[in-house]
Amino acid sequence: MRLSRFFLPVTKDVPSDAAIVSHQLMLRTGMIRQNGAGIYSWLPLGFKVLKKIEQIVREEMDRAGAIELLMPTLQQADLWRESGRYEAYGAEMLRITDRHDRDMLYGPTNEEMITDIFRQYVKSYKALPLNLYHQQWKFRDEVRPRFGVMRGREFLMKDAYSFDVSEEAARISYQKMFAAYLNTFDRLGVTAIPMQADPGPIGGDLSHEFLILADSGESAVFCDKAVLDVPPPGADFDFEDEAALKAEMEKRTRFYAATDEKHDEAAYAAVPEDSRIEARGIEVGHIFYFGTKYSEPMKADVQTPEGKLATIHGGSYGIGVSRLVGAIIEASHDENGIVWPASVAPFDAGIISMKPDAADVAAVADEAYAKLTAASKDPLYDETSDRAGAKFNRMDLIGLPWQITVGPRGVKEGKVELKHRASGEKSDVTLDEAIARITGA
RNA sequence: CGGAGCGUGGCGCAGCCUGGUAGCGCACCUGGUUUGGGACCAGGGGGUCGGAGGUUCGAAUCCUCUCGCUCCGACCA
Repeated sequence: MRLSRFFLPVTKDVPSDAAIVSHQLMLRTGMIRQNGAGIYSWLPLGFKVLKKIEQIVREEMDRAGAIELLMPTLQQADLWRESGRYEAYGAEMLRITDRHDRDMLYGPTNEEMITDIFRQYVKSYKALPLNLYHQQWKFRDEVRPRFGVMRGREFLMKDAYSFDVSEEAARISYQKMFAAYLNTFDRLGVTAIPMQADPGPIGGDLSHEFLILADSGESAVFCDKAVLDVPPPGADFDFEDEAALKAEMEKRTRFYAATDEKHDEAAYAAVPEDSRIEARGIEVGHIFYFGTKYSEPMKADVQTPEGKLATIHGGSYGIGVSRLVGAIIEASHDENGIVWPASVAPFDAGIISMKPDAADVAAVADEAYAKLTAASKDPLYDETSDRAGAKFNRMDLIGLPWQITVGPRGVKEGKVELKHRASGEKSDVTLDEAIARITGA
C-alpha cells in the first residue's frame, strides 16, 4: 500500500479522554474512531489488525477441531425465555422491539441460539463430540465502558460451544480448547496465563480465565512466575491425544496463578518468594464447562448406543478479539509507539523513501516495494513528501516490525537502512539482504 | 446507580466569572525557502460555540430544561 493512497489519519495530539496507553495509541494512529460510549468504528489500520487476530483465532480453533459458522447479532427474546436468562440477564442486555412489537435483543452471547441450532439437527451420539464457533459482534450495555476497545459495549468475540454425551467427554473438549488457547495467544505474540476462575453453578475445576500481564489490567493477579516459562503445546500438537491434552493442563495448573477474586494467601505463601509475581492482568479469554445448564431447559439431547436419551453436556469458550487489539498494545509498546508482534502487524514492513522526487531513490524504493509484494509481504510504502523526521516518527508510532529507509546517501553505495522496530537495531545492507531478513529467507 | 467534570473548526485548548457579534497551537490548502529524527516565512479555507427554550437592545458568556461524553466508586467478557 502506498501511504499517499492509504487512509491513515495519525495525529500528534492525544485525545484528552483516553486514559490508557493502548487507547491513546489507537486513536493517535487512526486505528479507531469513537462513535459513542463504548462504540467504535474500525478505521483501515485498526481493521487490518482486527482481521489478522481473527484469522489466527480461526486457524487455531480449526486446528483443534472446532467448526466455524455465523449466527446473527439480533436474537428473539423467546429463545432466552426458554433458558430463563431473558429475565436473569439484567440491564446489560440491550433489549429491542421490532415493528410488530416483538421482543428482540442484541446478543451478549450465544448459548441459547447455538443450543437451538444443535437440537434442531443433532439427534445421535455419533455426531459427538461437536464444537461450533463463530466470531461475531456482541453488545453488552456496560454501566461504564472505558479504556477504548478494552471495555467497549460493542465488541468482537470468538465464542465456541462444545457438545458432548457425558461429563467425561466434555472434559476432553474443554482440554482441547485449553490447549488451543495457549497456541492462539502464543501466535498472537502475547503470554496469557490461565487462571482458575469461578466455576459457576456446576462447580468443579473446569473454568479458566486467560490473562495477559499489563499494568493497566483490570484484575490483580498473583502467580508463580514459573508458569510463564511453560512452552505452548505448539503447531504439531496432537489434539486427539488425550494423555497429551491432560498433560498440557496439568503442566500449568500445578503452578499457583489466581486473580484477586480467587486469591488464596495461604497457597500463595507456599510459592517460593523469588518466584512470586504480583501484577495486573487483562482478561482476554474465558473457558468453562457448564454441564446441562442450557441443554436441560432447552431439551438438547441425543440418543445413546443403548437407544436412550442423554442430555448433552456443554461448554463455552470465549476470546475477546477486539479487546485483544488493545491488550496486545498494552503488552507491546514503547515511548515511540506501538511495537506490533509480527503476526498481527497491520503491515509487514514500512518503506520510507527519503527523497521520492529523486529518480534514483524512487527507483530503489519502488523496487523494495515490488520485491516485498512479490514475496507475499504486505508493505506500507511512504512515498509522501513529508520531512524525514515526520516519516520516521510516524513509522515508529504505527510500529511495523521492519522499516526499510531508502535515501540518497545509501543509494549511492547500493545500500538501504534496515531497522528492526522491536530492538531498534539498524543496519546498512543491500536491498536484497533487507528483503531476505524481512522474509526470513 | 452514587460522586465529580466536560461539550467552542478534524485534534488539543483559550474566551464564559465582569454579555457587545469567535481566538490560539496542531492538522489542511497555495506560493517560496528548506529537506537523514515531527522545518521556516507569507497568504488562505473551515466553526454560530451539543440541542431547545428563556432573560436582554444584544448571549459562546446569564437562567431553565435536555442530549452526549469522560473520570472516581460500585458492577462487569
